[in-house]
Amino acid sequence: MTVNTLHRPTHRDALVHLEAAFERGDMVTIFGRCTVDYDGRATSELGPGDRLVVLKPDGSILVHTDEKRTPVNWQPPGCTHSASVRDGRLLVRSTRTSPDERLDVQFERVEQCSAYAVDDRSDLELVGSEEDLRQHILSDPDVLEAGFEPLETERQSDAGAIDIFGEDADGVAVVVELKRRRVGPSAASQLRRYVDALHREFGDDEPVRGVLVAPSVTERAADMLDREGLEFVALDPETGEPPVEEDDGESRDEGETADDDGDGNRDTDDGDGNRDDA
Amino acid sequence: MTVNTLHRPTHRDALVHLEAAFERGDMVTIFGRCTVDYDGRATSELGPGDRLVVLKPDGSILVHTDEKRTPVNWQPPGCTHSASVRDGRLLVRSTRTSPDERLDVQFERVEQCSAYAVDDRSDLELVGSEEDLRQHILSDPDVLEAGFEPLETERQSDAGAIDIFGEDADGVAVVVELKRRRVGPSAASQLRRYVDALHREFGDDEPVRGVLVAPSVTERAADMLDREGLEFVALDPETGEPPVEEDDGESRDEGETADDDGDGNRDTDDGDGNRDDA
DNA sequence: GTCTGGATATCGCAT
DNA sequence: ATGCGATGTCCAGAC
Repeated sequence: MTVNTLHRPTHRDALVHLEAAFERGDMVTIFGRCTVDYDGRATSELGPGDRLVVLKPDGSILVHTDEKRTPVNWQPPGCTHSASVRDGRLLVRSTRTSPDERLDVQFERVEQCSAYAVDDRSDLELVGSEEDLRQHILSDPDVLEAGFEPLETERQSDAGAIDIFGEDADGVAVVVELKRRRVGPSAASQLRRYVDALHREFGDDEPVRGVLVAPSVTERAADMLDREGLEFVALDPETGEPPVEEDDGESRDEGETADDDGDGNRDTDDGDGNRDDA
Repeated sequence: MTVNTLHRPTHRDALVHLEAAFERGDMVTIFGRCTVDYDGRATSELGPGDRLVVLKPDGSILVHTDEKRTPVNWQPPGCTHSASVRDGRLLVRSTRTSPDERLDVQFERVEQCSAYAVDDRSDLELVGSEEDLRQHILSDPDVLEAGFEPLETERQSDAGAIDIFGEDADGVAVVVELKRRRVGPSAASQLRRYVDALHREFGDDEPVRGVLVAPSVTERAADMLDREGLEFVALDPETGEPPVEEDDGESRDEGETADDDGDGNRDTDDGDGNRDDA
């Protein structure tokens, strides 16, 4: 873990520094006044301003302003870094093919340029993903519904892989689609695609249930599930249990008969909006 | 555009430096050996390793290893940064409410700590978005289909906003869904939701066409469009014209020989799969 | 390579 | 605030 830093270097000095860092496989940051040009899947231009540029030895590059989590420009891993001096400017270029893309950062002034030797062997351990939710259901299928029996995960269908395929207490086929967050219409559509695929596979005589599992559901999605004859079960991905309700107060006894009362499940929510297609 | 940098500072010196930088509204980078704990929408732990931490004055924080474009840990804008020294470690903490989240970065050693005064007034100009594709179609509706007449953009329906609503040469209602990239099954589902919504709105007697516009389409999505009676039109978001074809092999006679260089087509598209629900 | 779908997605806009 | 959808999404896994 060493750092090699130049302050207000000449472009030539920065260039030498950069090329040595690329050679060593260091991670690099450059801070200075620059413009940015991107051409690839789309095309963008960014006028002069102060930005922090990060170059990683895996070929990724990030251009960060002082706002937002998302870089204003970037390239993903696999690109080739290069640097040069032209017309009194330091040009840092990142290119790749397939797709053909080019990112140019032109510095009129470099305030600081650092090269970092990185040693990092630790892997991130993360809890609370959709995969965790799946494990909860597989280890205790009754949380989904009494008598539910998982038969296969990632079961292939014409419409793609089904998260959990199983059958209910009556032996009816059940498609289970899992989401770690509050779900919107797109999740309902996704479930519908899978149920449709199994109908095509099994024939229309065979009943197929579709169950969407998530901590909560938006009203529009709940309406759609109703119309399409699909079901919703509220489970928290971290605990594998029904989320803590807040208001509601009508925790009736249970029984969960056919629920048609209209509303069904509350909104609870995890405090975040829902994602969607795309 | 000034930079203030400490090399191998004591935790106490780093702390003073950080607090002054927060006060000034500077952007900050810290490089050193650290562990990271996150608890919020999910929960994660990251063991010791060398990382580059970026703190922005808008409240976002990024923890970058030497790989990937995506930070290994982060918080979005709106969080509150704080720093302290405990048990011989420098703790950098980012918290927010709604959702309740906390990110702790504990440095056992700080190799470098820099504060940047950023001046950036330029805005990114980007070409090739879905919005550009829409403008192409609105300014020349015939590229979609001869006689097509756009009537409304962002038209509201029970299922959400329809990109372009219009009618064809026969006066039949047309729902147009735009995508800047190659489309998969989720885009077909999205279009279907909108068409269904208009059927509910107009009644089943009224015909409603659904047209998906994108540079290309996957086979599974094309099959689904077929089954659902939906249509596809290939247009490039940058040019607003049909994408250059490559192979398809059966370039019959048709003219457009022109540049025959031979190859002709690769697969169009930008080399990435499609996005999807979720 | 393409296809498919998850993500602590982030972000912007409308409600 | 929540809902909803775009993104140069990125990314992993499957084929």
